[in-house]
Amino acid sequence: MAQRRRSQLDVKERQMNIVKKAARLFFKKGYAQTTMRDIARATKINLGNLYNYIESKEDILCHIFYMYHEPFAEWIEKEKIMEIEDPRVQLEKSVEKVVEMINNYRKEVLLMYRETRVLPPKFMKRVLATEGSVVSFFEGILKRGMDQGVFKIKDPFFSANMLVFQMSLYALRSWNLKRYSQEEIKKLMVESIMASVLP
Amino acid sequence: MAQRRRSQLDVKERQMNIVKKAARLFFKKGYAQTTMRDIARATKINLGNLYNYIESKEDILCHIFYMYHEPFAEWIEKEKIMEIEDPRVQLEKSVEKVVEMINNYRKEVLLMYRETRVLPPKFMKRVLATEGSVVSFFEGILKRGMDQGVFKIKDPFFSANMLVFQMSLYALRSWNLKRYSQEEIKKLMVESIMASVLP
Amino acid sequence: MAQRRRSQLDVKERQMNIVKKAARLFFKKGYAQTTMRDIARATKINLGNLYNYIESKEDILCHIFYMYHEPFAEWIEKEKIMEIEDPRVQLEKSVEKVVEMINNYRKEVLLMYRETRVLPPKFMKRVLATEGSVVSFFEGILKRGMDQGVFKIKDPFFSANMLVFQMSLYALRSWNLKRYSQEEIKKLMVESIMASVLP
Amino acid sequence: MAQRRRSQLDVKERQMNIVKKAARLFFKKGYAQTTMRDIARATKINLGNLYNYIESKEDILCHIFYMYHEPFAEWIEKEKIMEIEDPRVQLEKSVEKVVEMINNYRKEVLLMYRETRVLPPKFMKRVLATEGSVVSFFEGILKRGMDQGVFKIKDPFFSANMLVFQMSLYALRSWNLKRYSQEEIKKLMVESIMASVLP
DNA sequence: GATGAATGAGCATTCATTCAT
DNA sequence: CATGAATGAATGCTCATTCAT
Repeated sequence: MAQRRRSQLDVKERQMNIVKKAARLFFKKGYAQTTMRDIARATKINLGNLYNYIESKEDILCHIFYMYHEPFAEWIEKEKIMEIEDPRVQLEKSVEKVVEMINNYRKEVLLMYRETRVLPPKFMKRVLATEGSVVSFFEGILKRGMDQGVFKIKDPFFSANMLVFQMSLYALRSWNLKRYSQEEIKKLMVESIMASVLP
Repeated sequence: MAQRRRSQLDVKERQMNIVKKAARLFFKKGYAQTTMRDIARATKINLGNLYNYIESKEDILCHIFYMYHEPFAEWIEKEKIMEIEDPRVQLEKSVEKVVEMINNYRKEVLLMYRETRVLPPKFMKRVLATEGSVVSFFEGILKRGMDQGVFKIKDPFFSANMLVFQMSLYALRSWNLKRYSQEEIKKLMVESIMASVLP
Repeated sequence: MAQRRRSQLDVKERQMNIVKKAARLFFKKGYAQTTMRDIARATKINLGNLYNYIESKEDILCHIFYMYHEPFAEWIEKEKIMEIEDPRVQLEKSVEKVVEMINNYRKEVLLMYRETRVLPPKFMKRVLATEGSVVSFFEGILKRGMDQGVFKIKDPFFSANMLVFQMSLYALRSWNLKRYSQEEIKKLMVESIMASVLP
Repeated sequence: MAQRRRSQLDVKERQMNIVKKAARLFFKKGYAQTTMRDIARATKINLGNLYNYIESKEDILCHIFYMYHEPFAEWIEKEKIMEIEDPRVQLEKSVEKVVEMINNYRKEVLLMYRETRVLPPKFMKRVLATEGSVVSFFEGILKRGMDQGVFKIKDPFFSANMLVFQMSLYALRSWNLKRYSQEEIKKLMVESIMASVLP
């Protein structure tokens, strides 16, 4: 049984390894331009053997998105952000957290922007739904802030969209932001976003 | 010679036609998922004949980026924006113009985000350079505004990056913004961006 | 237009050529054991080019069955056999004709027995339906002969099945019948079948 | 030593099990479409372990044919049919027995018709030889009946071939004979065959 | 310039078989 | 004997590009 448990862990571990290495390749060369042979080479797992750990190339892409969306969706569920009274504190903490997560999952976010259309329809819908729910989450905070008069915005839905989009700045345009450290980025991002909603 | 000139015009015209039709296909299905046969079918130009007008599939992609970057670069050059005295007016007019252009070239902008990595390195550098020059253009305006005390921002380079990025919101996330007309988007975008730099 | 007509003929001709060569290979080695590369080699058509003439490997198999079933189904429709008064003459002529056809399409018949299960469901149903209609055709003759008292059989449906089956003897067991010419086979077959229904 | 004997029995038992389960799969899906993994799953024997009991996939097919041909060949050897005086009784008993056997080994007979060509040449020759000996066995009976004037046939070798072939009707065309029980089939078959040789 | 057949390298995936444990 | 991961050759099929007409 120890054997078995170890073996199962190995399987998960190797899956993770494949998915991460593949993510790096998809990020560098694009999904279509990356071949299963590339992935076999990168993971040093025999091409045929690869298929003992993943189901298909598409499956790998789904796993990548899942790896990024899972903690994201979880965070929205579990975080006690909803209990915070002051919308400004609530927003700032949320933005900080999400920016942090996006910066950590930079590659996955970029992939999401680039390759969502390759996903099987069901999975794609789930991805877009999660994305939409993030927007809704921020829309709620903005609305409450508007009602309390602490935020000055015209259209909370538009602002929420913009706000969520802004947070992926570093993921999509890091090539022009190399002069900043991740910490600096985070600080600038939070300030910039907060400034745009405060009166 | 009349013959020749007409013939050359035809060549340009057909090139344009190919590039435009291909752009639509790349946008809809992705670059890798679009075949040269698809393009031949869409343009009603025989597959073999296609190669009398373009050099390769990659070449088409370069042309698409060129088509979008050309007027962009030209606008930066030619516009008399630089002569405007008040940085606020200068910024607002620029933002309005660029948002308008991005909305018009929505598909191309999305393609750029998705498929830049397929471009040959030389071309890619040129694209990124133009992109960088747009950021610099706005950075200049922001700096002048800061010096005059009409803008309240911390880091003009970061803000310029964010600002340029924000302007592509509609191109990249139109799927979640269907409730707005293009005009509404433009208005909201300009307001939102101006609000974030004014004190 | 002459060009075009010639070209279309060529396409049909080559299709036929591919299907016939493939039939030979399927017959010799079996469907699954024959590769598209084998077929390319046998037809001297480049592997990729092959797919300009046929849709898939399965498609070839369908064409083979079609080539055999088409004249078969046509014969049942068009032949004036139905107008013959005497059931004995009617049966004898029919058996002679069908035996002849089966001997001509020996390979296709053998393939049908071997590889029907590989066909796409729709096509398979059509094949089995035609097969069933041949049995029905002979069942009708046998019934009429029974009513007139010229045939002595117990169960016309069973006899029709047996009779149709017997006719494929040469196709399925030619390896043990090499001592006979096709003409001899035909004669023996007709005699044997007629003998088994006459009183 | 007791150990060893038991162990050897187990080996034979498991071999049998593998071969029978595989036969069922080959029959249902075809030889080429059945994978060793399918067989491992069906037998609940680990894929690698399978190879401790059989040599190869082809080897399994040989065993199946052997399992069917063995009792067949044995029957011909051992049965006291040869001692029966009246060729009509001799033929009727033989036909009844063989029809019974073929109905019992329906699947194997069908497999034989479908997949003989996959067998290694040596094995295939043996299969065809046994098949031939069955024909010879019946040819002998027919000849004696002809000499005694109790059978009325033209060519005993051809008739023997036809007769043996007829007996596999149910194995090869059961899909069109579902309305009959096995017992009915046997009766109809014997009657039909006897009728075709009696004057 | 126009045509569409031809080329051949390349792709994701499968699977019988082997082998270290 | 048992396990299941590993191997690597094949397979059906695609597609950018070329070329003879």
